[in-house]
Amino acid sequence: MRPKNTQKEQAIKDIALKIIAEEGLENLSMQKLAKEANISPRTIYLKYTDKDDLLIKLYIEEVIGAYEHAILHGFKEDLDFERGIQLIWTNAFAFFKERREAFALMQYGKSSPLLNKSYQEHQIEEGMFFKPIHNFLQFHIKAKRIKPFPIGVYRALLFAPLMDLVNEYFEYMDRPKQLITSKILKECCQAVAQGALLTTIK
Amino acid sequence: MRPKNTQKEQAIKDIALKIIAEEGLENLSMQKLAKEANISPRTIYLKYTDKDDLLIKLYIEEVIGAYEHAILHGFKEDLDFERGIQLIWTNAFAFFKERREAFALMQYGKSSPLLNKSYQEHQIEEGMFFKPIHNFLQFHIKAKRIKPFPIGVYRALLFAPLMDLVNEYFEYMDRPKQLITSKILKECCQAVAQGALLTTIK
DNA sequence: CAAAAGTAAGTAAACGTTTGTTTACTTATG
DNA sequence: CATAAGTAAACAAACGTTTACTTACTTTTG
Repeated sequence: MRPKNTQKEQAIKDIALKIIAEEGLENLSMQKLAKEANISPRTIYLKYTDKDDLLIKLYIEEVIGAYEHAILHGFKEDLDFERGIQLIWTNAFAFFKERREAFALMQYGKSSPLLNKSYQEHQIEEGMFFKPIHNFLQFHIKAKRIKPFPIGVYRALLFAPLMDLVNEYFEYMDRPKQLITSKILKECCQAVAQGALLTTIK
Repeated sequence: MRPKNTQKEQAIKDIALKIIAEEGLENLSMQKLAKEANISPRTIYLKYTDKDDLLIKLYIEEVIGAYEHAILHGFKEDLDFERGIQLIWTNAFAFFKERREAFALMQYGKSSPLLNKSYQEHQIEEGMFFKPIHNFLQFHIKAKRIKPFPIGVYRALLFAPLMDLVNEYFEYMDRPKQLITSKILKECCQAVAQGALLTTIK
C-alpha cells in the first residue's frame, strides 16, 4: 500500500486557511485550493467528504480546538480573578499573533451560518471545553468578588474586547506605529476585569 | 419614459439581506436573488454595476449608515459618561433587535476582506462619522474621569461586548427563556463603563 | 531475497450545474 | 412614439464533484 503523504494533508489545511484569510471564505473554491496546493482536486476528497466537511473540520479542529487548548495553558481554577483573566488574555493574544489565518476563520465563525451551527454542535459534543473558566468564574461569583452574571454574558464582557483588539493589532501591523502594544493590552485587560468587580478599591 | 418600480429596488435589498442572514454571504448568488425577488437578473444590474457593488452598497448604506444614524439618536457630546454610553447601548440594541438581517451582514464586515476594505474607505471618505463619540470620550479623558486610551481601543472596550450580547440575544430568541434581558443589558453597560473609569467609587 | 501481486494514494480530465453577466427583445408610461 | 424599465434566454467561465487511470509502496510468493 502506498503511504499517504502527510505534507499534502498539511498543505490542504494551510493553503485553505491562507485563501480564506486573504480572499475570504466566499472566494475559497476546491479547484483553486487544489491548484495552489499543487495537488489534484480528488486528493482533497480522500480526506474530506465534501467542501462543507473541509470547512467544518478546518474551523473546529484547526481553529477552535487549537484556540481552546492554547488559552488554557497554565490556567488553574483557583487563580486570583485579575491574574486568571490576564493569563487567558496573554495566551489568546500570543496564539492569534502567530496564527493570523486562524484568527480570520475564527471571525467567520460569528458570520457564517454553517460554521456557527457546527460550533454549537461542537460545544454540545465536547461538553463545554471551557469548564475550567466556567468554574473559575463561578468561584469568584460565590466569593462575591465579581458580579453574578451568567457565563455567556461574561464571555461577552471579558473576551469580546480582546478579539476586537487582536483585529486592531493586525490592522496596525502594516502601519508605521503599532497601537496595540503589550502595555495597552495589559491595561485593557485590567479595565475589563475592573468592570466585573463587585466592589472596587483604588 | 417608463417610471422605475421602487418596490423592486427595495425587494432587491431586502431579499439580499435575508439570504445573507439565513444562508450566509457565501451562498448569495445573483440568480438566486433575482428568482426570490421575482425579477430578472438584468434588473439588479440596472441599479448595481456588479455583485461586489451590490454587496458594498448594502453593507455601507443599509447597514453601516443606518447603524451610525441610529446609535447617535439623542446623543450629545457633553453627556455624563455613564449616561452617554448607556444611550448608545440602548440605541444600538434597539436598532439590531428590529433588524436582525442588518446585524448578520454587520458581522460579515469583520470577516469578509471585501466588506472590511470598503469599511476602511468609508471611514476615510466620511471623515469619521463617530466624531461626536470621539469628542465625548476625549472630553472625559481630559476631565480625568476615564483612562487615557486611544479611541480605537475604546471602541473595543465599550462596544465589542454589546455586539456579542446582541448575537447572544438572537441565539436565545428560539429558546424558552431569554438570557439577554434589558436588565442584564443595563448592568453589562454599567460594568463596561465602570472598567473605563480612572477612579471608582462604590 | 528479488519479482510479482495487491492496494490505497494520487492524478488528469471531464461531468453536469451554477455562477456572474450580457444580448436581444418587450413593456409601460410621459 | 420615444425611451428607460424590465424580461427571458443565453453566454463563457468557474463551480463542486466524479470517473478512469497511474503511481508508489507493502506484502506475498516462488
